[in-house]
Amino acid sequence: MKVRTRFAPSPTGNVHIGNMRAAIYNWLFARHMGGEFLLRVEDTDRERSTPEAIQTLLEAMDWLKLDIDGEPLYQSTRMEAHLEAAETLLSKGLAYKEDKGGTGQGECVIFRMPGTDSAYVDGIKGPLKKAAENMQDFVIVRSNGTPVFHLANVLDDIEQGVTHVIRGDDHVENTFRHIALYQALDADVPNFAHLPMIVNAQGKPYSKRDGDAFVGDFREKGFLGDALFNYLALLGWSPGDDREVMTREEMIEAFELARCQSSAAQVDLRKLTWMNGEYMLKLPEAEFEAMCFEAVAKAGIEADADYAKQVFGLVRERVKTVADIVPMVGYFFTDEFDYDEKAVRKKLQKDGVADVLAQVKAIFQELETFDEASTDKALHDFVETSGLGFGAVMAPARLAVTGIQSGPDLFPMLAVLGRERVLARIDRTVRLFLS
RNA sequence: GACCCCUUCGUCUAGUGGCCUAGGACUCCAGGUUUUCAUCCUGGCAACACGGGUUCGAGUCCCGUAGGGGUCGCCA
Repeated sequence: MKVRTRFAPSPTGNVHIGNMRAAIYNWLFARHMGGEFLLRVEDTDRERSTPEAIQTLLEAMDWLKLDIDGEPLYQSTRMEAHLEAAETLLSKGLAYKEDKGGTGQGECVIFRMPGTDSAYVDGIKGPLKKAAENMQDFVIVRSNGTPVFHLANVLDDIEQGVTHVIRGDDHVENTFRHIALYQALDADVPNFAHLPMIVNAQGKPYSKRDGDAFVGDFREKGFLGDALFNYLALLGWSPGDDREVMTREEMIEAFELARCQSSAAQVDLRKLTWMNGEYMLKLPEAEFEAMCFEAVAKAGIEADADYAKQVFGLVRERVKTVADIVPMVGYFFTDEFDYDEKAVRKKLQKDGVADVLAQVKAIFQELETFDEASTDKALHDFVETSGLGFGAVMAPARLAVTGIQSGPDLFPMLAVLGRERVLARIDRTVRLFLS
């Protein structure tokens, strides 16, 4: 039988990172087995399940490149079928009506647990069992006539032909109920596998207050979908060898439920950041440039395309996340950049620096052509003839031109900035701090 | 509280009785390369929760303890 997995989120406007990891594992498993990955939108909560919320969900999946097979099933369209099944259960004596707990809310439909011990083999956690006396009957249709999660979920999984239910740890107790429901419904019981939870930096369950709990947070922080996918895939699973940065194909090929961890995993933003950097480096140049243009435009910077492309090339290897781009290239696009005050005091406001900058300026002015090779040679010659150290020349030059101490290699950067800007910036620096 | 689950470096993990004086990755530290920073290279710090068994031999199997987590809704 063809393997079928599904992702069954309830669209709330935010996609929790733990849910998304479950989606990734379902996708990976389905692809590994040559099966299908389905989407079911559990939108029975009409309050929260707005079109915008559904859009957010779809966008998140798209961003992570989780392609689905077939059309999404919207649970809200299945209410009649759910209720019908409840009637059948009722007529077979497998469920009964009662005003549960005498709450006065009216009669609801309650599923009768079979009264036998239950056991199943979890794809991740191994053999699990539960004694009959620890399982109680449960509500499947509310007194207001709407189906409860358990009923709807199981019925829809049957409808969609789901063979493997891969979901969060928090559902293990439900599994015994669900198995009983499948049996009462005369349906094949699917395989179940339960993923451990993801916890925050304090080792506690991720709550909304932690921040970084939703997929959108990671996107905003400048992470790449592919990097987050890879990171999340490795959070609780490993291929068994030392590979970490892997292509989709490699992950699909290596993925096995049996190799999934059964203990909770903590998100480490530093490792994610490192991995993201690896993915940034692998980006095709055009894609990287497009990303830069977008970031820069969003920051309100107007950039000449040719010049900007050269600038982006300069920072290409240093950018770890999309969010790094703007702070890293800012000074290329304005002559009114700020200075690192501490560096100014330490490297600029010293005896002789004014003279050094004056000479550097003069050298640059006299250069026939102003490019990487010529500036490189000129400054190295100057260092040699003047007897000054490299640092004593390069550091003030860099500060004068960019305002900060770190950045791309000096000479290629000078070439990109161009003689005019470089000279003007040296003048400005001298005017501000050395006169 | 009841039931269930989990426990290897700070973090993610490898490890399925001898190949483990426990390997890799991130982070951190030191050294090297470099005009700076980053990269890169080399090296280093750092873990089998604890206690009992079983066994010639246990991170690996069993029991217990401790700690952590999940579930106990007419939420999903």
